[in-house]
Amino acid sequence: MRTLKYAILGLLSREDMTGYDIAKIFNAELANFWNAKHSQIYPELKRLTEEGLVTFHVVVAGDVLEKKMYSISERGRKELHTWLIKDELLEPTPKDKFRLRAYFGDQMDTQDLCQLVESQLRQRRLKLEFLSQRLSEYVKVPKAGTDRFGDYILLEGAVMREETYIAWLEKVQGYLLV
Amino acid sequence: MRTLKYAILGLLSREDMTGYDIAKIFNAELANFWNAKHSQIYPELKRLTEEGLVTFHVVVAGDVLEKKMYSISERGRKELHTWLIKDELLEPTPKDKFRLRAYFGDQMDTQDLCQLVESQLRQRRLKLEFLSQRLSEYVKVPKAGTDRFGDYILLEGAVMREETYIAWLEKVQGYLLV
DNA sequence: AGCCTCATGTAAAATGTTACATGATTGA
DNA sequence: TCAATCATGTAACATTTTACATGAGGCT
Repeated sequence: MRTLKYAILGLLSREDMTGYDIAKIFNAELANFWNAKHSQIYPELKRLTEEGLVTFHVVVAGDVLEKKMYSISERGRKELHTWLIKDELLEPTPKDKFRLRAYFGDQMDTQDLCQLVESQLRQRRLKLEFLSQRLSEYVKVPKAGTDRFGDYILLEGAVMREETYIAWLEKVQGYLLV
Repeated sequence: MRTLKYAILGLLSREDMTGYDIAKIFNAELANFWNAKHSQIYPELKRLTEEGLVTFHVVVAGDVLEKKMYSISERGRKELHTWLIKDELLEPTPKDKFRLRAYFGDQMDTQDLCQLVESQLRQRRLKLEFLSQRLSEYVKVPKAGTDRFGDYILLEGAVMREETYIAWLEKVQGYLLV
């Protein structure tokens, strides 16, 4: 499957960057639907280079520090495209530890469960606030076919998802309080 | 973290069952928030037995076929409870291949992206129909503190999540059609 | 007889996380 | 000078998936 491969190729299709840059993006915008640690990214970049899907040239920053600036190759762009348009069956629903806990809620006191729900709500409301803030920075929906459009719809999706998770938690809270 | 361990202990806290039964549940109810293949479940059951958290006795079905019927031990129940009430920080957002593809949508023709969205919609509407059907079988919300309550709220959460995913896809579709 | 489901396992490979390791650059 | 960030990598471990392997039971 090698999805990380395509995630990296996709980022490099937008602009040249270093492994460090890629790692940063995985912990920022992309964090809403993909992520990877640098310990996974550097070996993958090496492999992509060997496969001729990306190239790099060394840039010297300051006096000594060498960075590898990666670019996607024509072949890389082609492989990315092939993957992008490939229609796939729905993935299994992702795992969710909190839902798992909630499922076994009858094994704890209602009070304990209430506290867990309360804690989730606090955390998720913060996250939603942050995402909403970012979304509100767009004055209008970017034109389809631009990379800004991708940014926008994914952010919108993340906001909607978070709102729904919160709505569900509130509903559960309601059942517990009665 | 060994979440699989607690998923299994949780199931066994409800009733005794075999590894095969556990695997079936991971592909049914639990599939909305957890899953595992039998190749992961059998070794984990072995380990839990060694750790004294579960026990089993052999049941003979038919003439020869031996099944291992597992039960949770007192210690297992205690460990499960400790894990259940442990409050944790939000996990990183789960990965989503379709969202990743959509994020790089500017690398394909709008038509291709439209088709992917259309395909997702078809699949997710089917899934939602199935989940809604199951939810509608509950005439009322089960009482908190029962295992039926866990079943119910998780199913409700799954329906809400699916509805939101579909609403997002329709929104994206709307942007693309303009 | 043949097919599907029940039932249990192991092996190998892929993927992902945590820890180890090192050193430069930038700004306060 | 000190701390945070930039920058790149490897090693060990944990988790997960896919494939291999076997055989019984139930039904038509």
